[in-house]
Amino acid sequence: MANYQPLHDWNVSPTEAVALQQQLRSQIRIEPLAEPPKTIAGCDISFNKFEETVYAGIVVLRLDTLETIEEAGVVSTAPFPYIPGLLSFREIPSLLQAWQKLTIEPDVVMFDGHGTAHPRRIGIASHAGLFLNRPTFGCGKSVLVGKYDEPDLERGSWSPMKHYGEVIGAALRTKNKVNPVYVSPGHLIDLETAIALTLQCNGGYRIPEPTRRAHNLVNALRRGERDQST
DNA sequence: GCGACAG
DNA sequence: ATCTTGTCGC
Repeated sequence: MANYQPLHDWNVSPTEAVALQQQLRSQIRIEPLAEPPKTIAGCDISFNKFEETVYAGIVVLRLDTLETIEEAGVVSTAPFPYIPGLLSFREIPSLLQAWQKLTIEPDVVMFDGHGTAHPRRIGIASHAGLFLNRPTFGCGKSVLVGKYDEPDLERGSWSPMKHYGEVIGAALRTKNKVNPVYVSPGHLIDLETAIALTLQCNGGYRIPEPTRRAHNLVNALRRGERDQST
């Protein structure tokens, strides 16, 4: 069972959530990877509109072949509503439950959302990185904060996202002539490495494989097409 | 005060 | 995020 550090309670109000982010942000470390990763995990949650039940899942793949080597899913309940800037308080609790079911401890974890590309520099990828105490980064489909110049249309090109003069992430083209994805470091990794890993997880789609497979997993779970054991 | 606003 | 069919473009 993969474990994590329970740094704080998740049963908080929006105001307390912001205070926690302000308190935790100083612990985030943006730096090169300590070790070359061999495995990477993708995370996602799904739910039915107007319902409180959430389906969370994590898929672990080998970085060299992109082969799926483990999956874990859980059916839980969201303790927090979706509020821009506070996504982690809605998604991380159930993702931690799925994390506990893993037998493999992924070397790096990709999140569907942002890391430092956040108003307080602590998006879901950074926040989860502190709990998991391992490299994490975000790869979102849209912007929360920050401005950027449109990168060239070919796969691999990117341009920095800036917020109040700081580079907080990158708009990265993962496929020719399709909208970019937004990559930002979460914890224990740097932007350049997060970009390289995103490109390495290419499966021919705009969305990188870890996130894409996690998305498929949780949707299948929600539709009752599979159990949550595997 | 007004508009923006990850999933 | 979710609700949903067809349709425009490479």
